[in-house]
Parts: sequence; structure tokens; C-alpha cells
Amino acid sequence: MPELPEVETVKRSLERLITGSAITDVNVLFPKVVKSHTPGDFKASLAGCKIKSLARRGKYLLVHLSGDKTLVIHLRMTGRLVYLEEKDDLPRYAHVIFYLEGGKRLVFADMRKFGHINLIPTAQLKNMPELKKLGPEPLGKEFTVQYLQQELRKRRTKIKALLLDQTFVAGLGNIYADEALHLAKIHPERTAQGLTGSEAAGLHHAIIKVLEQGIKNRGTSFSDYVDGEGNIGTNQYQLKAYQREGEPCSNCGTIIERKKVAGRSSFFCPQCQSSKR
DNA sequence: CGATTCCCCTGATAGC
DNA sequence: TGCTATCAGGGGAATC
Repeated sequence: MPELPEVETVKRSLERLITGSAITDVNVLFPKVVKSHTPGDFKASLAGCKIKSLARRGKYLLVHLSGDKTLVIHLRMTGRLVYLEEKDDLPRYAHVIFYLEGGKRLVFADMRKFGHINLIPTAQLKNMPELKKLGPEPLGKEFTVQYLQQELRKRRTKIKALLLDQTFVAGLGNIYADEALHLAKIHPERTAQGLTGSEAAGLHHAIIKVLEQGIKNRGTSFSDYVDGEGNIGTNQYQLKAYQREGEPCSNCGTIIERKKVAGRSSFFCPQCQSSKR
């Protein structure tokens, strides 16, 4: 599933391919994907716009266009945004096709149809509810040990639930939340308030570490994720907990367990990540 | 405030 | 072989 490292990789891979290109036409094959416009209005609003730059906020990919408009794209679980050469076939589950100059295309495809696209005036980005609610970027300077400690103290919820809460910190999903907790040796069901100061500091470090490693490995490709050129990442080979139920922990050899926490499958080492302090 | 459940959607998997 | 029931999961909404 595309989380921060995957969206960042999509962004980086597309950047050099589509920046500067003009959108010549748009074809919306599955209208529900575009939340902000009808297919006709979407096409009319985009025709002639030039792709100025790409950005990312949490798990959102932002495509800044000429005319002070921005495409806000969320891939959710199985969404893909891929660049196609003229000769390339359309991928399965293609829902929106952006035709670019020179016969190139940018395609939004999504098997599960959970992903979505909004086109909004760039000036209104900061007022957009979905973006406005997001917590700090975990790789940004706002996400400090102090911020983490102070937020943990406020919350009675389980730490796993908090890591998945995008208003707390933006960009972690099930994979990197489990990896960060494993690296920090914290059980997913520990309460946020119950963590010690040094555990919070360790978790802060772990979150940054697993995300940076994910980006370095160009994302985790488990089921559907590929970058903007359709290439899979390699971070799935580096995971220590996620999807490793029944396998020995890389630290201590204890068998990794799986349990539903905060409504999501959680993978953890019952030895390293003790539920007690 | 926090916990839980439903919903969206469809491929994979298990059970018959 | 082929059908059907169940599950996974990001995130928002509704409910308790």
C-alpha cells in the first residue's frame, strides 16, 4: 500500500518525466475517482494546463499546474500513477488518462477504486479539509522528539492507533507503523501515555529510520505498489515485522505474531516488543 | 475523548 | 471444477 515512502518514490520517479509537459486532453473512464468535478468539467479545466512541479504531503501527491490549479491525488491501497510512452498499453484498472504532449500519457489506475483525485485552486490547498487536518511531516523539522513526547502524553489510545492517525503524524501506514514499533521495541498495544521519555525518543528515531530506508529502497512492493515508471521497490525484503508472521524475529529469533490492533493487522515480536514495561 | 463498526471495492483464499 | 463466503485495508463517517 502506498505510504509515505511509496508516494515519495512515485513523486520522484514522475518528476523528471512529466514536469514541463502540457496536458492536451483527459479521459475519465471511472467518474467516481474524480471527487471535485464531473468528467466534462475536469477535462475542460485541465486542457492546456502545464505541469509545473510535483510535491507530496503525507500520503497525498500534489501536481501543481499552470493556471494556479493543483491536482491532489490519494492512492489509498491499490492506486497507481504511471507514466506511459506512446507504445505502452494501458494498465488494468485504468480510471483516468491524462494525455500529454508528444503522445505520452499519465494514467491513474486502481484495482480497488479507493483512490481519488481532486482538482482545486492552488490558493485553496491550505484550506482543503483533508490536507489541513494532517499532522506534521515525519521527515520534516516540525516532527521533533519534543512534539512526539508531548502528543503521546495527551493520548490514551494505543500507540499503533496513534501512529496510523494522520492528524498526529502524516504518512505512516500499517507497514511502516509496524516496522517503527519493532525497531523501537514497543508493543503495538502499549498506550501512548504509558511510553517513557526514552521510548518516545527511540520511537521518534525509529519512525524516521524506517521511512528513510523505505525511500532509499524505492518503496515496499507487496501487492500492487509500483513507482511512476511501473517498477517495483525492494523494501519488502528488508521488513523485520510486517507480513512476517510465523518467521523468527531478526533480533532474538522469537516467532513474529500477528494480532488485530486498532482494526488493523499488526505484526510484532512478542519478546522484543513486550506488552509490559 | 476513545473504541468500534460500517462502508467503499475486488482479488485471493478457504471451504464445500 | 466451480461456486460462495470471507477477508484485507486507508480513511471517513456514524454510533456508542
